[in-house]
Amino acid sequence: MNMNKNSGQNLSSLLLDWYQENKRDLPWRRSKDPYSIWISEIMLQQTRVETVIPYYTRFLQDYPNVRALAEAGEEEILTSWKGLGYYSRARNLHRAAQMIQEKYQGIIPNAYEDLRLLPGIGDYTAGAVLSIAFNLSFPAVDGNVLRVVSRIAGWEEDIRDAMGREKIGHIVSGLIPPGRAGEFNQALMELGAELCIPKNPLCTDCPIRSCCSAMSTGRQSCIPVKKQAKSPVPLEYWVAVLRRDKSVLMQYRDQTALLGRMWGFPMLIKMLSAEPLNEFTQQIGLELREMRRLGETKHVFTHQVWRMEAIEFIWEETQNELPKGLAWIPFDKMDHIPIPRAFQKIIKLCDIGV
DNA sequence: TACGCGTGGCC
DNA sequence: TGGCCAAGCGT
Repeated sequence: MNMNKNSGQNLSSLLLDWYQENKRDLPWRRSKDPYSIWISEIMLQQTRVETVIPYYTRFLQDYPNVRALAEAGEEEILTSWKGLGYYSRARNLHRAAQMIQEKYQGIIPNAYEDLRLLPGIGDYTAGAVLSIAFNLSFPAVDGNVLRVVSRIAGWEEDIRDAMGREKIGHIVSGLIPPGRAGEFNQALMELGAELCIPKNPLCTDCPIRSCCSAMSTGRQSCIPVKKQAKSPVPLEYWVAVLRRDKSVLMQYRDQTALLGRMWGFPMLIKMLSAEPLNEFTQQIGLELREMRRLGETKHVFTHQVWRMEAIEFIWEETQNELPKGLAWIPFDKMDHIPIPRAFQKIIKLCDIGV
């Protein structure tokens, strides 16, 4: 990048001034507590600010410090996390809290190497916690920063590869004003979130447009360069709905499955199985007699699209015990177990519990 | 390195 | 509508 020291200082102070005037009032910005900052950074991974806010507020009430989180049960934490997605984040948070409790007496470490050893903390999150919570001079290169800095620098290589990230991180390191790492990193991210957005960036309002290579060459729409994402694989499922009194039959999903170790409904992939009644009878271990179509719903993941056709089964009592992983869940307990959004859609579609 | 991993909003 | 995108990490 062609940027001398003066222009770098100019850029940094222009950006910091803009940030002071325009930063959003977000819950985690009202705290300097490293625990709160850490929780917010994990929740914000690949997740929009507006989505995170209610989860963040509730989570900090339920688990106000490292000890509370470390001592909680995983299922309870997942229940608090349900609907937010990327559930390994919640499990990693739990494990990391236990490690911090044991190894550091509940105090969040402020060394890069120590943070990086905690599950769920990668290069970005370590930099974010160190700079925002401890004001240490580390870069925090997220998607916003990749976009902002690649535009400033006119960087037209793929930003996803390690080379690109390293280059951007190096540029950011050189721009951090002494003693203001937290503000500066947040200012870069805020600019990326509010003005230097992916499509149709608001360059006329940008405080650092005079330093921007993409602006000067009119190539804002070409930068950053990204490989095209693969489109999700479509999958079609039957979903079994069985009711008994004020409860419904649910399935604790296998560890290795998508949405593993959370609760869903028995499912069969359509593919070649033409007889859901027979196949569900085997899977569920109850005598199924009739089926009634309840409706269809769709759920989109990053890499899969599920089309789910819900079928209600009329069934008969047998002596058989339910197969492992299946359980009758009372309607009033459904709020207290981790049920991901895909299956909440089934509950809503079928008016289960109403 | 490339892929698996959730969800919701936007156009 | 469907594809794109969002404060990434683990493997």
